[in-house]
Amino acid sequence: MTETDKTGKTLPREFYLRDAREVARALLGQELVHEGSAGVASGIIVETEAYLGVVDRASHAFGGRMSSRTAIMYEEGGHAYVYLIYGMYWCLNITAQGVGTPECVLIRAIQPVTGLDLMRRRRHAEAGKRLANLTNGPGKLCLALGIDGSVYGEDLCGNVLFVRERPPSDSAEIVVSPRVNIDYAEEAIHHDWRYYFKGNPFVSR
DNA sequence: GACCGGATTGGC
DNA sequence: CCAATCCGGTCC
Repeated sequence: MTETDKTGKTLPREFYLRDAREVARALLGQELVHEGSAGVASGIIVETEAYLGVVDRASHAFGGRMSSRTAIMYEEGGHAYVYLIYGMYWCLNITAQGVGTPECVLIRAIQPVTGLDLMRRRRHAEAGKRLANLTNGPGKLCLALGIDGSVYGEDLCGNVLFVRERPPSDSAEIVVSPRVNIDYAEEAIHHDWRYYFKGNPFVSR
């Protein structure tokens, strides 16, 4: 490893201070890590979606909506925006852009790396079950990583929840497509703001 | 204060 | 295909 090689380092603040679409793309292939009280669990990010704040009808911050839930999106990028969906699953977003620009990236799927047993226990998954089923969805990966409302607002530049830089893959091809399950979002339905690795078995659905 | 519906998942 | 399950958003 050379002095200029940042591989293995935690992604710095400036990584997140730009357009959520760029962040969503650049997060693919990086390692999401959660060091909880029960232990460490991590995985390679293989699927993301960008939410473009006030102008994006699919975003919780559309039209400048401000609440205790969306507040963290208005802070500096690189923080965890975690929310409960359907009353039972948590979703993890990483905020982007600077103060006052409420963009974020939904982490939709990861490929398990560290803490396989811990993740299986949290998901109540049998060892023989298909590994890909462990973390191939936003609700599933939060359960596996032990991410819930208590992580809301966590600084990704800290040592509890962060993203570790990995060497770029020369073979991974990125596919863009419309985002999943936003039928209510009218004109925003058709934006290709979902990103994933082509053919990767850990991508959702 | 009431009501509606969801950035999901797993079971039938 | 559809229920689970609770909270934010909206409107009264």
